[in-house]
Amino acid sequence: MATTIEDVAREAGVSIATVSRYLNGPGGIVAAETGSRVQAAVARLGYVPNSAARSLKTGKTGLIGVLLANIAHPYWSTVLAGVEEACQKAGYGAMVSSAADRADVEHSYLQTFLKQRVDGILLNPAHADPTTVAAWARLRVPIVLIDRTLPGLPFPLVAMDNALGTRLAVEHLLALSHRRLGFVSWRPNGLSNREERLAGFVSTLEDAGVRADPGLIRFAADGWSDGVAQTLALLAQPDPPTAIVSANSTLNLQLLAAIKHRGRRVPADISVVGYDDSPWDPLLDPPLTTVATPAKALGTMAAERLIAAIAGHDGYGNRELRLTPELLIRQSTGPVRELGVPDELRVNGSGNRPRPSPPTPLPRKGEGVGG
Amino acid sequence: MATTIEDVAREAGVSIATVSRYLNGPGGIVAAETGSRVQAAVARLGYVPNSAARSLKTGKTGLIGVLLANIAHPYWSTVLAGVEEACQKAGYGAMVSSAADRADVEHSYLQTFLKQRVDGILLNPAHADPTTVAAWARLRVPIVLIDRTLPGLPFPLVAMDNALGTRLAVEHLLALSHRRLGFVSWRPNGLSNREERLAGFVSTLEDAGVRADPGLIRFAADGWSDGVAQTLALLAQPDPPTAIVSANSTLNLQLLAAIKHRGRRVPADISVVGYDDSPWDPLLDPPLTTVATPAKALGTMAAERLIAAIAGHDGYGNRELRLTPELLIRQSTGPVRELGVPDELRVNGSGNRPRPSPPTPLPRKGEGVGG
DNA sequence: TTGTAGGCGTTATCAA
DNA sequence: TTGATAACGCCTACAA
Repeated sequence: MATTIEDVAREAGVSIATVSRYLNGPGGIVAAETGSRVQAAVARLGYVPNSAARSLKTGKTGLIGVLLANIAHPYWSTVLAGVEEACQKAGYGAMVSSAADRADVEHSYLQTFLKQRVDGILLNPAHADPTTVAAWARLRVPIVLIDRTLPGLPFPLVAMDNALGTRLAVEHLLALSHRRLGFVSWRPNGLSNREERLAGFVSTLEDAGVRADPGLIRFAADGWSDGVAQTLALLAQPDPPTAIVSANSTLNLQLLAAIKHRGRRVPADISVVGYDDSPWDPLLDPPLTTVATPAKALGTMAAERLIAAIAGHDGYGNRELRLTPELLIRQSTGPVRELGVPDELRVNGSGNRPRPSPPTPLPRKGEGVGG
Repeated sequence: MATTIEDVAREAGVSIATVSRYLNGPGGIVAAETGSRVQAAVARLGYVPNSAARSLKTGKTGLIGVLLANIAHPYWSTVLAGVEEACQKAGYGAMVSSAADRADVEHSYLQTFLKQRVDGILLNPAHADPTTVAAWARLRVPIVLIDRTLPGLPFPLVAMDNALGTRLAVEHLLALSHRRLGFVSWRPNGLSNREERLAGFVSTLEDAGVRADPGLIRFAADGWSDGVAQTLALLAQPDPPTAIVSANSTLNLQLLAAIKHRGRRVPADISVVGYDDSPWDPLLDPPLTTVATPAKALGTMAAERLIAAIAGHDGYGNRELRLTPELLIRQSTGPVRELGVPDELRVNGSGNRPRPSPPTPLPRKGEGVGG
C-alpha cells in the first residue's frame, strides 16, 4: 500500500491534521519549523495524497471528462492539445473518451464519467438521437459543448463561427468572378457545425444574388473515400462548377484527388477552397487556399470555460462562444477563366497544354510535433 | 449531493449491504425478489456508485493514465482510438495527457496520475533525460511503454517493428535497382523508434552490399517545415539519390513538397517511400507507396497488455511485443532510370517533357471518421 | 439470505 | 499553532 498521511505524520512527529493543513492550507497557517519537518517527511517517504479519499471528503475530483464523437480524426489531436494545456494550467486532469460515433458507446462513457464523479464534462455530441439528448439534458454536472451542438441541448457552446467560414470561402471565390460554386460537405445529420457551414455557403451566394444550384451541393459519407466519389459526380455534371468549397479537412484531400483524377488542374481549370488549415495544407499541390480554424484555441477556450463554470465563475450563462476563422489565400484559387465551357471544347486550345508549373513555395513554419 | 447507496437502501427497504451485494456480487447472491426491488430503486433514483468511495475501499480506481510525448500529431488519434476501444471493453477509463515534448509537463502529469491512483500507466516517453528515466524506473505502478522506449526503462514495450519497416522500404527500392537511397528522418534523440528506423535503413543497405552514404541521410527537426529544407538539401547534392525513404508520416508530405519544388517528378525522376500510411496517403499525388503501421492495433494491444498486467495476468514479463508493418506499393516508386545523371543533362531530352499524368486511382475504403 | 459495523485516507470542526 | 475526531460513500467480514 502507498504511504498515507498517517505515515507522514508519524515520520514528522506531528498529527495528521497538521500535515493536511500544511499541504492544503494557505502558507503560514502552520509554524515554519513544523512545516519544514512535514516537508522533509513527505519528501523522504515520497508521499502522494490519495485523491479518492480527498474527493470523498470534498466532493471534488479535479477531473473533467472529455467525450468526443470520434477521436480518430487529426483535427481532434489539435483540439485536445489545447484542452490539455488549459487543464494542466488549472490543475485538472482530463479523462478523454471517444464514442466512435456510436450512441451506445457514448452512453457507456457517460456512465464512466458519472461514476468517477468528474467535476464537469466537455461534450462533442455524436448523435441527434432524441433519447440521448434527453438524457444529457437531465444531467446535473456542468457541461460545455465543444465544436457543435444539437437542438435541445441546454448547455453553453464553444465552437467555430462556421457560417462565417464558408462565407469567407464563397466571398473569396465570388471576388474571383466565380459564379458556379460547388460545395462538398458531410451529411448534415442535424449536427450544428455541418448545418451552419452549409447555411453559410448558401446564404452568401444568395446575398450576392447568385443562385445556389442544389445540384452543385454534394454530401459525402464520413471517411476518406466517399468525398472522392461525390466530387467526381460534381465534375461529371453537364455544367460543372468552376470552383469548389470543401467543408472539412478530411474532404480537402479528397477533392484534390478527384479533380486530378479527372485530369483537371487546380487552379487553372477549377479553384478549390479547403477547410480547417491542417498543418499539411501548405504542403499540398497546389498549396491549399483554406479557411483556417483555431482548433487549439477551441480546446483551450472550451476547457477554460468549463473550469470557470465548475468554479461558479462563468458569467456567460448558456451563451455561445464563437471562434473566428480566417481565410488563408494560397495557390489553389484563381480567377475564373470562362464560364461553363470545358477546356476540351475551346477553339484556342492553349489552355489544355501543360505548362511547367512554378516552383512550389516553401511552407510557413509549423508548430513542433513529436512522434 | 448525489444519491448514495443509503438512499437506495431506504427506497428499496433493505440494508446498504444488500444493495452493495446486488450491485457487485455475482448474480444469485441476493434473492430474486429483493434484487428487483433494489434494481427498481436504483433506476428510480438514478443512482450511480461513487467510485472514489469504492476505490478508497478496494484500492482500485478503474483508471489508467496515458501519457503521450505529444498528442498533437495525427498518428496518435488513431492509436488513442485503439486504446479507447480496449479500455471500454475492459471497463477502464483512460486519463489522456500530452507532455507537449517537455520534461517538466511530463513530470507534472505523472504526479497527477499518482494522485489519482491510476491502476496503470501507458507511457510514450518524451525525453531521454536521465533524471526523468530514473524517476520512472522507481515507480511501483504497472507501466507499459507504447511505441518507443529509452535505455534504462525497465518496462514492457509494445511497439512497431521499426527496423523491419525501413528494411521493407529499402528492399523494395533495391529491387527496383535503386542504389543511391536517401533517408529523411527525425533527429534520433535516443528514442528507440527513431534509432531503429535509422538502423533498419543502414543495415539493409549494408546487407545488400550497398554503401550507405552518410551524406544521403538527413535529420529534420520535429514539425512541418524542416523536412522540406532537409529534402531540398538532399536533392541539391552533386550526386543526389534516385529514391528517398521517409521516416514518418509528418515527413511524407514534406518530401513530396520539396521534390515538387525542385521540379522533379515522382516516380519518374525520383522514387519516394513514405511511412505510416496515414488515411490520406492514397490520396496524394502520386498515391504514396508506404510502410503501413498498425497504429490502432498498437493502442489496443498496449492497453490490453497493461490491463492484463494490472490484473496480474501478464505472462510476458518485460518482453517486447512488436507489431509488423507492411509495405503498400502504390505509385510513388518505380524503377531507377539512370544513375546519377540529372534529367537536364541527358542528350535525349524526352524525359524532361511533361506528359499528361495517368488518372489517379481511387483510394481504398477508409475507416469512418466523424467531424 | 440479510443486516450491523468497522475502516479505507482525507478534510474540517472543535477544543486545547 | 496544534491535536483529536467525526464524517465522506462504499465494501466486506461477521452475526443473525
